[in-house]
Amino acid sequence: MSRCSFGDRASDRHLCQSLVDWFGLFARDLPWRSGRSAYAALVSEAMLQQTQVSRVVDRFNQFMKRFPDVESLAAAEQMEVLAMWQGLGYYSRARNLHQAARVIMDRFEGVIPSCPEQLQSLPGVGRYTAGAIASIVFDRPEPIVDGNVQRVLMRLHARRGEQSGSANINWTWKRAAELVGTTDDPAAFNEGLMELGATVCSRNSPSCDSCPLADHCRSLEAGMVDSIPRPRKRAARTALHQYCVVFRRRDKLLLQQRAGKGLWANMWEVPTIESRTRISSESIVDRFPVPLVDIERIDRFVHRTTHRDVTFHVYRGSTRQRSGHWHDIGHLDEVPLSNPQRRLIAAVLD
DNA sequence: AATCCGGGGAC
DNA sequence: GTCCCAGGATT
Repeated sequence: MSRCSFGDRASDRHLCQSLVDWFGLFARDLPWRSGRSAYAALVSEAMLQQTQVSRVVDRFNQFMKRFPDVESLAAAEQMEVLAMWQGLGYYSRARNLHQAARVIMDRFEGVIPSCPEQLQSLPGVGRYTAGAIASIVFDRPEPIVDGNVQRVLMRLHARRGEQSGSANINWTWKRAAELVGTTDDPAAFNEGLMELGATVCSRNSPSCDSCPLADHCRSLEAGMVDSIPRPRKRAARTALHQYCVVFRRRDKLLLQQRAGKGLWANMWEVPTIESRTRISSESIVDRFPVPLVDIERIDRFVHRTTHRDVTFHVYRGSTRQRSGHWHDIGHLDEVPLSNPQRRLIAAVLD
């Protein structure tokens, strides 16, 4: 197994030190890096899952202002937590983070644990996030592997294949563990590895001229940087149609909450029926959950997610129904709505 | 091992 | 159009 592609220990120590030194000089000034509380790390790591740093910075600051500690988050209503997450996507992260705060209060006396096993017992905290908190906050020599680390180490050792292949994933965890075990500063090493991937060893046009690890890089040596890792092929998207009717009564809109599983779970929406295929306007009226007096088509657009093309068919409607959750138009920010829901509501109200 | 879960930025 | 992003849970 251990081939010559694994550097010897002296070489590894040099590599780690080069990276730690580089990180000390070039680390970006990010909000969750000041203070270094375990709570800030937990929140930022949850937000950063599959999400780029630039999209998170403002949202992290807002979230921390509203929920400054584990206790305040644990005490919050789910609706408000989801509303703070609105637009970030992958809303199970918010539900899991909220639940994690309650577990920390109930089972860990309000103190975020430092050992990876206990961290991983928290909902939404997997191998990566547990390792990140353990190493970055508590200085433990725990490895972490995210998309950046995977790409950097594969390039460093000229590993062929896709990032997502299990052989490469296992190999990368092993190599990351080996490296973090040789450094004196696991926190700076792990963050440096991710930082390098995000800013220098980027997916498309890496800046090898300014890379602190260029002397160690097998794929640079072999001229293979651009072909590692190989792009993965993705499954085709499936179609989904949503027929959405905006009911307005004075300054209120009728809203409903989505199911607890699946797309946009537990998020809110205007009354909607879903179908895998297009359906006629007659069957819309027949199947609609709210008794319709009449409807008028306003808009239609396609919202694309990773796995679906969702066509939103947008109507304005009227009803005599008084029951249900009629929400103030001026306070829609307090309601967790997906981005396409905000878009269609705006299209009808404007 | 494969699939699902959002949304947007970069190309 | 494509790919990817400080991944995790579920099947």
